[in-house]
Amino acid sequence: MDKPHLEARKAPKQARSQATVQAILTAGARVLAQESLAGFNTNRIAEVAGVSVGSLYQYFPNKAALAVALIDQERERLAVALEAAVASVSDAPLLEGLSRLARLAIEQQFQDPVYAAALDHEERRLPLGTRLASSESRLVGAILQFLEDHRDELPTFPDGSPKEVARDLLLITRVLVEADAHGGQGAPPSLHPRLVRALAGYLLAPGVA
Amino acid sequence: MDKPHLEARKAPKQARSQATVQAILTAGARVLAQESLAGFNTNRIAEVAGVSVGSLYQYFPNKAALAVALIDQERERLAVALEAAVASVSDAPLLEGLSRLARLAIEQQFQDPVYAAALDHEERRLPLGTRLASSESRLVGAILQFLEDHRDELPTFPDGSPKEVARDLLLITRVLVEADAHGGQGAPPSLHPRLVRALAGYLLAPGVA
DNA sequence: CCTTTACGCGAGTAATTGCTCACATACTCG
DNA sequence: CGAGTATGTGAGCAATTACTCGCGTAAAGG
Repeated sequence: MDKPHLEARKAPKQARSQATVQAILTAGARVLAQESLAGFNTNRIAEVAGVSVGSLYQYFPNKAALAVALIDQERERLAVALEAAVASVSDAPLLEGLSRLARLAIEQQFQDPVYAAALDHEERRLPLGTRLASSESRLVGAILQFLEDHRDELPTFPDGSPKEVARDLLLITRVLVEADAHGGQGAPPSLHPRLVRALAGYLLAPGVA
Repeated sequence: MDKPHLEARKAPKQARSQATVQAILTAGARVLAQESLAGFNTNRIAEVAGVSVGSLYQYFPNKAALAVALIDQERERLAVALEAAVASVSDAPLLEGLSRLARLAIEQQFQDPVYAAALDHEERRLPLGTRLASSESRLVGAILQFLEDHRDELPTFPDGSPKEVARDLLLITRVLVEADAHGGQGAPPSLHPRLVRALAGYLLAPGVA
């Protein structure tokens, strides 16, 4: 029953070592973005970061911990952006709000599709259990806030708790965007309307209550 | 520019060798179902199949080809089931049809969640390009047939071709079901209504046209 | 200074694993 | 039977890769 520690091993105290940690994280992101999971091994990452593997293992107990750190970092970025977007559309009508949130999701994913896909892939593979509950639930929380802000335009949900609904919206957004990002270069023009349709449809579904 | 061959290397001619191939496929499925991708290596699979690695490589040029064979087999099963289900609801009202298709999807995934998830995972990872277009497009085809059968209950789609719509429906079904399968043991009662809501909502979305 | 602690190094280890190859055995058919 | 072909074997090679450890160097601070 040995659980692998996913936390950082040691906190860097001097400025020098903080730079090292940062270099490692940046290198990890660079490698993932350019070679996806193919080049994602600790030796390579250390090389790209310009440090030795030993240094890497001084701050990350294992490879998984580094992956988790990258995932956390990215989820953080996303959560901040989403929370801001939700706040900015709190007074807009529901449909316009959804449209803008959809736009945001598409932009985020297409900004670096390979990196985003690789992180998603790792996230599924890792023994995260409740680990990323924090970052994921922050995203869910933002969506819940959005639903709250537009409660007057929404029917009550007979099936599924609000939390389930919020999670469903996130999942739907992720697949649809990721599927289109996987193939071509840019986002096809039909993506945004299809996504809005999926989200709005789920929320406003007629005759299914 | 070396492309890895994913096709079978050699067709078994005698009954004996056909049994070997079958044993390998079965073993692959068993291993994936029980240990997920952790135990999915050719040595282990050969051992479970009761044959030598050499025999395995006589019929599969590489590990990826074996994975593709398993994926194809499973997609085939799914396509057959889906086509039958679509045919059986061709005269039912749209909502009831969707409800039954959703039920089918849930049953299929929960029949062996680990196996299904592992295959999905591999499918994303492999350099499939147009490879699984055949099995995937057969699923898309079945959905298109369903849409055709219920055209009178559907609005026209301004955004996205019917093929895109069909693919979206498949993707949405996959994530929602898989997300709930990943965690607990059985399907939560809220899954089916949520899934129907998502699908029906997408198809009938009001005010987004 | 000099001791102590933090930081960094990178060759090397151990484990895993995809895959080959030289050889053995079974089957087919004239 | 016997020659040719199909099938089966499994030790072991080669490559990859997560991770350690003994030993340096830089900073801290007394």
